[in-house]
Amino acid sequence: MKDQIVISKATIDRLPLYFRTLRQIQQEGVEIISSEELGRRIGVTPEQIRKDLASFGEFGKKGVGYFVRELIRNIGEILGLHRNWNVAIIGVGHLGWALANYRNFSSLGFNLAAVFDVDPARVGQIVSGVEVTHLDYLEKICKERNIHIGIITVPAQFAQDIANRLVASGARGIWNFAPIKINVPPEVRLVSEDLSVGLSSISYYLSRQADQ
Amino acid sequence: MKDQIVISKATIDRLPLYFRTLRQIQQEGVEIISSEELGRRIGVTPEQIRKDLASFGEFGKKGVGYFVRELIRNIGEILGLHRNWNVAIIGVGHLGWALANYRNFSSLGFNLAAVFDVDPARVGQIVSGVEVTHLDYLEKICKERNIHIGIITVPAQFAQDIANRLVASGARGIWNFAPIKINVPPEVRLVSEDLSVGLSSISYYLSRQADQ
DNA sequence: TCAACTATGTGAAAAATATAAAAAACTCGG
DNA sequence: CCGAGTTTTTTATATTTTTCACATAGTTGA
Repeated sequence: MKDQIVISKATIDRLPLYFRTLRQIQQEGVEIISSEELGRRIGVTPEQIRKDLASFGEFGKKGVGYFVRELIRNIGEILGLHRNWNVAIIGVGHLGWALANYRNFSSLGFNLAAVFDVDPARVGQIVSGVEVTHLDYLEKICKERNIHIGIITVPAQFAQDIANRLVASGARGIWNFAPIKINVPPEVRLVSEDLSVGLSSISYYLSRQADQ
Repeated sequence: MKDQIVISKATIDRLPLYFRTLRQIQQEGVEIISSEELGRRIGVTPEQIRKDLASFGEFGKKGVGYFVRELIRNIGEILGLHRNWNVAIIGVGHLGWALANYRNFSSLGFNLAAVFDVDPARVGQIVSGVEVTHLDYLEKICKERNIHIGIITVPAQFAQDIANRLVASGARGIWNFAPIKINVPPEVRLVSEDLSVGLSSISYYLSRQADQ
């Protein structure tokens, strides 16, 4: 293991892609796969895949390829997916609801342990097997249920406050969907999703096509 | 304008961020802003912002800053947000429903013009002001309503087929949320979102913290 | 009008990332 | 057991992207 070397962010972001695809490949009954074939299925060059994987150790067998089962286990461990993280969703609007019901998360080992909202109509309802708690109890519940990661799907103006409260309650990771910049202490991992980026970039490229 | 120079993808992906933040700033009544201040609010270095903007022209005024209204208009035009793209959502599951109701899209000038599903229980329902049509009529409706961009939120195994049909019906951009690689002709712009990436990368960094 | 100040625009350096080439290790048929 | 064919790993090179430093241009107040 080359633990001392810093792994590039780009590599980390590709690992989930490899992981997902390898599991699909495993379900098809394939036991060994080459970087060539894996790259073809993912849409990444074989060199890229080999380089990414090699930065964590020697997972492949020269002249043979990668053992699918073994590689899935290794990538899973690298990503920490074997740790059963407890996640909470704050804000059961359309998006929060969709994320709560997103099958992929549980299949990746994330455990939806709490869901919060302020709307009295939503509090008490069951969302993906979890009862919606009023936001007032965020600190209490997060500590009780040992929440590691908070998913913020509240309107932008409340996002920073929710983030502060999550951090104060022990959360070490925050996944923010509110369209605003939020600040967290350096030891807390923050990932922000901006859904307008994807659509806007399509718009950009279509506009340029049209101009020509 | 430096049209002949290829703009980096990273720059394009930051423009929506600038756009969104500038509109917030405008709503606060601010008329002029420096790259310093804008950078502080977005979480990007001022140099980065200046460089990004300068690659499209000279939008700022030296010694002054950027005129907020003017810059919003310019970035909007660069991104093609003034063109009123017609978008269709295919698959009214949790995520499709959330996206259909996502306020930000209409505020960016995207016009939800069609929604498709196969479930008889959903066909005929109104989602965000649009009646859900059966998937069988995808080609017909997309042509009739001049759909520019298709948003794919169907299960992975159907995604490629939907993409093919969208392209055949005239769509020039595809925003794919299905967790699988899809192929489109080179003239069609494809952006794929992978929601498992964000959460997995948080898991990765938390794991490493814990190890230490 | 001039000097001090402010903030953009830009070219060069540095860092990060991706691609290509070479070296090493394994398989398989004969 | 050997040599041709595979496929990974490692090293080197190229490209992309970010950061840095500074020249340029506009503002303001005396």
